[in-house]
Amino acid sequence: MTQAADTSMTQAKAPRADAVRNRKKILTAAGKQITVYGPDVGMDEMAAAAGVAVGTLYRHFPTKTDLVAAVVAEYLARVADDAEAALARVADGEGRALDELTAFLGRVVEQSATDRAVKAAAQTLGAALGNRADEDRAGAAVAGLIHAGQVDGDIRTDVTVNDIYLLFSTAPADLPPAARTRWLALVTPGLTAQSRPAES
Amino acid sequence: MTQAADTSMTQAKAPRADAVRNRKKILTAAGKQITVYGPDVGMDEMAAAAGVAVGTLYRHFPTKTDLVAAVVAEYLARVADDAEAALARVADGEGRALDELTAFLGRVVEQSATDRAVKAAAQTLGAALGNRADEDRAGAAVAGLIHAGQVDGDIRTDVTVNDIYLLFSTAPADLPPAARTRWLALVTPGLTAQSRPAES
DNA sequence: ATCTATCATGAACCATAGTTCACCTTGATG
DNA sequence: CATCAAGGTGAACTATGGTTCATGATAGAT
Repeated sequence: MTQAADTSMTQAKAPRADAVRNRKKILTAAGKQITVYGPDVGMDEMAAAAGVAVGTLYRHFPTKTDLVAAVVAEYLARVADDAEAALARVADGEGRALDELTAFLGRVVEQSATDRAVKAAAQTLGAALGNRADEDRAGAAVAGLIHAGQVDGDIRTDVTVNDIYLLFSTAPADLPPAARTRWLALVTPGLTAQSRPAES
Repeated sequence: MTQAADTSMTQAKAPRADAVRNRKKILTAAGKQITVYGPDVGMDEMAAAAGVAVGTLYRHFPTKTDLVAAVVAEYLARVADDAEAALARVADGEGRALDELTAFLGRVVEQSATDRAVKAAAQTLGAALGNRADEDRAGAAVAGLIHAGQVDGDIRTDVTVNDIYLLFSTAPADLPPAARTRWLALVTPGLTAQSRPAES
């Protein structure tokens, strides 16, 4: 009753030092494993990679789904940061919105190639992500980029954030770099503003 | 030694009538199951749907992979037919190449939505498809469409069959119809011939 | 230094899903 | 219609992989 350290009544005691350390190790290792072998890697694999026993994984994450979700969450956070940075650059007049958006898309495609699995995992998990905050951050930033591009007259006026999501979700993750570059080249024209070819 | 019915020495006797019937039932049912639930449906499920026992599946297909491959093969054959029909139409002057190609893409996207799983399965299976013939047929037909469209001046001159494959392989299968339509609208501009927007 | 709640360990457990096989059924042949 | 090999059946086997839990170790407080 004389404990003074907790922020609220429902707060647990402070976690032990090595627990924190392990949690981090697990998250990193799991991320790496998932990146390379896909979200179907066994818990044993990930545990081994992290240098701990399976039981430890379960101490930190009640279920495999939760672990993967945590990894995805980290990934999402990075993406959100990236998007916000791009938007900030545009706001500072350091880059044209369309270019930034394209570059951003490129980076994501790049990454989701590396993190092929994170993508698959994200789809598998679907709604069960828990922290929708980062998703919203990313969405808002992209919306900002789109709007700026439309003001510039570079981006089609009917393009929305959902379109970007749509494209995202179909980005080729497991194809060689050349293919991904080509894909981006094929897809971007759909975003840019220009007159349609003469009808019939 | 007095058997006369076989075409070659390594030919097996003729299959029994009900065997043929069952094979067809299995293929149909498996197709339907996979279409609805994805390639992860259990063998039991598919067997039940076909109205036979698991063992029967294994009599016809040595392994689950083979069964799924057979389903995929059927799907591929349909796609090939479709592509060739489209090409024929263009050759007869009944349709413009770009339009036919777009419509074809639309149909495939439409189907691979229905057959969401077939797609997933195809990727999972990768090379182990066995009958590459249909793949070639489809490829040739699409190549024909592309070329015709380029002659018309409707399709970008640098577009190749591989680009179509690339787009295909990223088609959104599990999204609602509206999203798929939108996707097609976003993607097609990348194929059409028109001047790029002014640089900087 | 001692003590204990937190944490880590990993062999064992269990559920799922592909696969097998000993035993029946049945279509075709004479 | 008698025969029998091809075909069908489904309970049982097996491999895989997520999950648990009794036991041992350790950080941190006294």
